[in-house]
Amino acid sequence: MLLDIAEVSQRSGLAPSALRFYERKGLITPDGRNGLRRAYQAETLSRLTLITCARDAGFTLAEIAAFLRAGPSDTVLRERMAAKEREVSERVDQLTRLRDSLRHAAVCEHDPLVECPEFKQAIRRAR
Amino acid sequence: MLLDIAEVSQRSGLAPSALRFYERKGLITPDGRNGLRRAYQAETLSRLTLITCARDAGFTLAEIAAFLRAGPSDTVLRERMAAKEREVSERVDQLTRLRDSLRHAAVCEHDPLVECPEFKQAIRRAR
DNA sequence: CCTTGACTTGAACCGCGCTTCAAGTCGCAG
DNA sequence: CTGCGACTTGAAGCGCGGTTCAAGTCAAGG
Repeated sequence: MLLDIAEVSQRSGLAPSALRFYERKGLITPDGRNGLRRAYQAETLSRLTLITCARDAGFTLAEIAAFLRAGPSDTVLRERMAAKEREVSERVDQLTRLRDSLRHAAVCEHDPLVECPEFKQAIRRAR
Repeated sequence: MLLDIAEVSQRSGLAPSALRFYERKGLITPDGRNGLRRAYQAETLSRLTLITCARDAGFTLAEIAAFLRAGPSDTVLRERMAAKEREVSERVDQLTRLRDSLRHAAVCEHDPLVECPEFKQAIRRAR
């Protein structure tokens, strides 16, 4: 039971052009063809979920492709995951501090906001 | 006491080309010129700190320019800050979930990792 | 005066992640 | 057989955030 590109597009929320683009980048492969038309395995959908998730996480498509190509027992893969985990952690901390600055900014009374000492300090912390 | 572009570049960590680029985008303005050379107020440095911080936070340069142009008592500004705060919060949550997935991935024993049920589930949660 | 070297400009180029377009090829309905 | 419409391709284009380049200008020092 293979899916055509329109169906994969609809279910994954990715444009057909994006799917072809991902194929060029080595992220996905159609299982076969009906004439010229790509036919995808259902499994491709979960692969795409993984891809969009990783992409949203700030992985580049090239990084994701490398992950997906990585063989089993790949210690390099694990190491890269761990490295990315550290990166993401740092980003979370940074964004959390920034969120706090914004939260304060939205309610503070200083006028120009840029002069608010709390805001200024928050910005410095958020760096 | 005005600073020239090399000094601002060095202290801000931004390339001169980036400073000129920001000028074209309306983010900064030199206070004057020495001949052709830009002369910046010291204040520009804190403005740049604010800019890089906001940029790191995921604001586009266009958004930042709009913020900086916003007048005092600007309720629109506050509203945009609040909106961005919500955006950033969401992103923090999402990245936090992702970080947890990666954290697990780095230590889990499944081989291909993609088959790990915990990982799969974490991905679904992270969406 | 002439060189040196840091600046100036506008325009071109880059990588990323796609989208859009023109031109061509299918399968199916009538 | 003849459309029609949904797919195919490669190439070009786009928005973002810059960098790089060639050509020009200027101030200071020898």
